[in-house]
Amino acid sequence: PYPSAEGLHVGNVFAFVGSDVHGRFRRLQGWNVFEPIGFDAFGIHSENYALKVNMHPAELIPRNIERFREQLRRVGLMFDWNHEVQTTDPRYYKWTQWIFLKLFEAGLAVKKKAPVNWCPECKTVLANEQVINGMCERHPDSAVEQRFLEQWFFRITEFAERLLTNLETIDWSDSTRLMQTNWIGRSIGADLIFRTDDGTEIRVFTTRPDTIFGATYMVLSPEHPLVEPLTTDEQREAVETYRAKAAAMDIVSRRIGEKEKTGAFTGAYCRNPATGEAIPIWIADYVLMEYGTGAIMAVPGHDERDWQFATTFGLDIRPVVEPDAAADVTASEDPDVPPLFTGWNGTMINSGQFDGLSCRDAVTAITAWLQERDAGEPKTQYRLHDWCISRQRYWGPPIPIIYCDDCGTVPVPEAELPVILPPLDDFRPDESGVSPLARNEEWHRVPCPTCGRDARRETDVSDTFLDSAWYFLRYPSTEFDDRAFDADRTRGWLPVRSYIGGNEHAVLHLMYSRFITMVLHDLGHLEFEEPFTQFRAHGMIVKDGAKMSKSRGNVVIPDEYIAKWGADTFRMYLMFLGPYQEGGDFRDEGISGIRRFLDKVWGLVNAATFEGGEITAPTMRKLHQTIRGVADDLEELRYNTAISKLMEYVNVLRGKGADDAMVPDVCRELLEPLIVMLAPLAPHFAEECWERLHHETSVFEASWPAFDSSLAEEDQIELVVQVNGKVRGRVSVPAGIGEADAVERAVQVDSVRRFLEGKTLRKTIYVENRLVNLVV
RNA sequence: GCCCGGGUGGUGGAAUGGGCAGACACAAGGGACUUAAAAUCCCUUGAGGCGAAAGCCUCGUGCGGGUUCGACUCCCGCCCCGGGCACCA
Repeated sequence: PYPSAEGLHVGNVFAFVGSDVHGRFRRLQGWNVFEPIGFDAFGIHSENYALKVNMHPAELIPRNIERFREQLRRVGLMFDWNHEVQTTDPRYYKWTQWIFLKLFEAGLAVKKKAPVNWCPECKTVLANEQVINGMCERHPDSAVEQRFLEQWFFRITEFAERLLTNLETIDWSDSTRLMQTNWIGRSIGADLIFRTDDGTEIRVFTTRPDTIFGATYMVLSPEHPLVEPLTTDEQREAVETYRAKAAAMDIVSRRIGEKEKTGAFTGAYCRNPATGEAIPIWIADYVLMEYGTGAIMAVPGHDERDWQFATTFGLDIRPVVEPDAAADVTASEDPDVPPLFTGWNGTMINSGQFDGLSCRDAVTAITAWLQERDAGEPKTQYRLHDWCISRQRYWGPPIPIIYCDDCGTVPVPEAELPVILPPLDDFRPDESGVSPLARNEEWHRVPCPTCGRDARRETDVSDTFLDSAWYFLRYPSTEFDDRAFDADRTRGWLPVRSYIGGNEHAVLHLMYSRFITMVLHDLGHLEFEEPFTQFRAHGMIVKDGAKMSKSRGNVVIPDEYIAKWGADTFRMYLMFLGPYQEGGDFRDEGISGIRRFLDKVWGLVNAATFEGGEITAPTMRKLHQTIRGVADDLEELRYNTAISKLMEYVNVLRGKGADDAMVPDVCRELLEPLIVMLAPLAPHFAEECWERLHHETSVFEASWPAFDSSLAEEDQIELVVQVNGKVRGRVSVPAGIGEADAVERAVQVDSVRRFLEGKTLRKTIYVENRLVNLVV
């Protein structure tokens, strides 16, 4: 966790407890479980808070961490505190910097001038993943601006295809995989080349090469490098005006504002490679420089945006696909404007020799035809962008790079790591876009590691997400200072067998971690390339239907509940609220039910008999059904139903709702399995009960109760008897009875016979051990 | 706009390779214990109707259709809530 000043809230506890229950359950099943913990306190959040309270983050954070430790201990989590990690510790961030160097050596960390997201509140750049609706994720009222800055990027896009296809090989929640799939955003299509008469080539990316005969104009992004040379003198003024307007516009209004189409004609033309026609070249801000080639072929008959643009500016619209179903077509209010069809189910028209082909077939045929004529090739495009890791802030690990006028960009030698973040009294960021570290001259100026002449350090620090993109690799190896992670330890404990987290990390932490792991694998440092074999997304705990947040004032603090009800009651209650993987609304109405349940168990334990005690078959059956059901549920993180099964079992032991065959006999043999099954959920309580049952070692030294299927199976089944699908009676029969016998018994049931009188039995349906349906 | 997830009693939620809807809890009501209250224990509790009673019938899983002997579950068309993406060519 990030150790915030507010401490843990209920959502954090919910997440940790769910993970802890699973870990404890696996331990009882005989697994060797390592449940580590650490604190990731670098980053803008800590720094901004420190600025607000006018303290140094280095003083603030130990206090916050101490409070977190205290809270986590109170919850009773099975953490191995001997392997605690702090990303702000130079012993840790030395290796964060080492990972940067590895990427740099591999050519995967590159510095480039690029349009970046600049948050005027944070006064630093943000990764694309940190921009929400054009706003900073930390400052929902602060529109992100576009700035052109020299930044360090990790070339995650090189791994797009692997990050995508590997998703099929790992056992992750579908929701998380889907979010990653969408974020990577693979589009299959073609790069096509359009040429002007004087030989300038303009490349476009399209997913619909089949529609090229309908490309009646072209659009370049306003920032496209060819805009300048292509623009004619007559159009120059209009183009410059438009470009200036687009550049001044903040990202919000450009990206998510009104979708009204604007643009300017460059005066230039290029040839459609399929038809040979000259088509006009426009610029418009609906074409983004960051995606594809920054230029598109516009097919207004079959693309909504092109259609709107063509309609606005009176450009030709030429249909080249005849839709199979008229219903998929959008008509214009203007009868002279041809309708829009963007679907795939259609037949090619107005497309020369390709007329009559289906769209899908035409994609292949036309791409191949254009490729022969040197006018394009198949291409797969991704929406994923390179990961910008530079932050112009103070509170992060310095990027281990030195700039020398003679030697250029020089990595800090490994032996000199870590590059310690120097103390700085005034670490407030300013408008300049330069990190506050530049103000520390003594630190900033260093001799070049290669030639020894005066040189300067990189003053940017790295994104906090780099800290957390490898922390799981560090946990087993915390005592080694001469290596990031020890080979033997890593082989023994990694990849992570079970990772439980929130979907807010789906495209941030979880994507970055996979990327870093892949890189370290490729460079020979790791034997595996996926960090988390199994990932499960837990749900979110909300309050009164809304996300908990300080501004809403609906944050629930766990401490008071733990003080009032005890950690175990609170743990169990959180797990009982609803399906763990869906989350739910936090209310405290039901918590007394958990407390009552534990009190009942306590009563049973204290009344336990240690000698003799006859166990009836139905009670034994309930026990074994519970053992199987609870194990299945805990394995799948269905904590709410696991608890309800334990409650049912306790109700049986207490004789509640029991028939005569289930005489409660609270002997030790019936209680011990219960206590073991309860232990993952209520560890302190189970420990105490275990001792009362005359055990001298921890309940966690015990093992999960053995399940015996022969004891769990019913020998007598109650069959439901339906007439025409309505329940009309039930009959007790031996388990596994055949259809003929079952029907014979069913028709004799009094309550059923009434519905059969005077009717002919037309058909019977038999579902073994469940029901008979008589159709009359 | 596109892609996911969801909509079940007064409440949280069970039950989906189609097969007894409402498990388990909470809340509420009634009763026992108590001088009293708390705690605890027992009973009732989806809606409507028939019956003196045991009991029986009808309706009921967001809305409207459909498939089926049988639909919370599958199909088609909508509505609402939550999340993700968002001019991605």
